[in-house]
Amino acid sequence: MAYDFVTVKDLLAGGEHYQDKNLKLTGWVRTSRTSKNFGFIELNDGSCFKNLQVVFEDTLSNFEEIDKVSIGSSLEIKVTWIKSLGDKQPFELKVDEISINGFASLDNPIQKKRHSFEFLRTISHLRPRTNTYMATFRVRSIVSFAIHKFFQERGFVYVHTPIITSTDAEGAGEMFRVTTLDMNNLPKDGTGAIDYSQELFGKPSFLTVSGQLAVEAFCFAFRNVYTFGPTFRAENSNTARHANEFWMIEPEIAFADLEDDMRLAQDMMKYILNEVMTQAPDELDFFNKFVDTDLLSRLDNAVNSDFATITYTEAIEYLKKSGHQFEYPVEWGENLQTEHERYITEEIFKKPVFVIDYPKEIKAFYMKLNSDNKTVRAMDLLVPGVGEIIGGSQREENYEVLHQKMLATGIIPEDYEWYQDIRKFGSFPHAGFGLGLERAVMYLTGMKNIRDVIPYPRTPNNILF
RNA sequence: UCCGCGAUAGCUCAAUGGUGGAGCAUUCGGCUGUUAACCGAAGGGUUGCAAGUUCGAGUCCUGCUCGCGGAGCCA
Repeated sequence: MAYDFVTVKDLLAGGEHYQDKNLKLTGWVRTSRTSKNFGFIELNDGSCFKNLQVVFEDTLSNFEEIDKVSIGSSLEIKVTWIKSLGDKQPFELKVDEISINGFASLDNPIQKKRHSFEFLRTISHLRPRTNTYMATFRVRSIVSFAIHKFFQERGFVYVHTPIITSTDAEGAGEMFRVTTLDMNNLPKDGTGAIDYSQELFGKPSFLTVSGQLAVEAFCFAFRNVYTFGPTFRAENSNTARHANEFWMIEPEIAFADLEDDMRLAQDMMKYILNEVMTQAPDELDFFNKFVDTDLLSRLDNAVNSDFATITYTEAIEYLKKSGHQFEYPVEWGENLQTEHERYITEEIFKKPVFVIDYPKEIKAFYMKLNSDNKTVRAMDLLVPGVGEIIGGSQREENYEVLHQKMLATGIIPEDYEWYQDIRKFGSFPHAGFGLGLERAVMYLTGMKNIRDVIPYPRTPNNILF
């Protein structure tokens, strides 16, 4: 008899279209329960979050074998779709044949019990088979594609900025060094210093900490552009929201100011929220039930309200007036501490908040100076549960002002000649921001640790796989 | 990197300085509709590593390793 292959996703969506059809399913055992003469297997085939339960009886020729099937085993199941006699579910599958493709060893660490995220991190190669991680990584995929869709629909050009760069200290953090030299036998010059001319590139090179500067040059040609790629920071950060390898999205828009930049950021956030809510409702329900019971109401609230905007100066006033006792003092000119940011977005506004116009001393050299000469056109988007998710600014488009700011902040202008150069040939107002993909996924899922939203996370002391 | 907490069975956790236990998982048996199934039994341990104090250390001291939470750096 011929059996047509069908996915669990299609089967669940297909309804009576499949009535009386002979169907073949393939997938993995999530859990099984058996009695003397029959048993249940919950099969997940990767096509969707939901499992499909099949009932098998001792009429199967290999009932003894299936009765003992282990969690994780891969199966091929031939069934006939029949309309359900009861009213609990619309259909039942009459199992004609089950064959085991690969029997999972009994020491499989994934068992039908709750495991801690800490433990599952030690088995990154197995954890995608669990509900939480299957949901997380499907959301990650949907978010990634939604971001491309958002920008492509608006005519943005996707630019692949380099992963290996020669500019040290792009201003965004410690860098990993890329080298072809023999670390046990480093070539030295006459003075005893390392002879970098013997590097493959003829000089020191590093992994990128941001594609922003490189993509700005393309903004000068294509108007609206974006990068979407891996980013590397060598900081010894030990927090739930920092990783040494992560993915970042950096749009750059032409003839635009900070207000345009914030509008773009808000539109993008709402767009990906909508995409995930429509494409992954089962996953979001799961997160709302088991990971973060406020998730759905928080996401609904974000989609249906305008994000708030306050200046840094106003934020300081809000915090001072709040009467809340902070561990770190609130003072104009100081960086907002994490506790301050969380208080603003979680307690005062209870929704995403843009904080803009920061003191120039605490922000990067390329940000446009305000007319007050004290603050710059910077914006951070703070969201409940995660904190800073986006950092952006209007860029300093004036060649001379940019050059002076580099000198004032200790950046060597010669190292960035090409970056200043683009201002010489037809400069104009432009702006952009960086969105941390993992932080977006954390916000959308309620997952609290960045190590749980990257397939194989790289953090200090952790590069297991 | 700093502060705090922790590391005991495959997993999640108990154990007053005095014979290391439970639940889940695994194995075996029972059970005709379960859905983290249920009931009964069995197996399972160099208590993270090293060195101390003590008649005696999972427990106390010191060092180290790793993990978690918070902070800084930021996305």
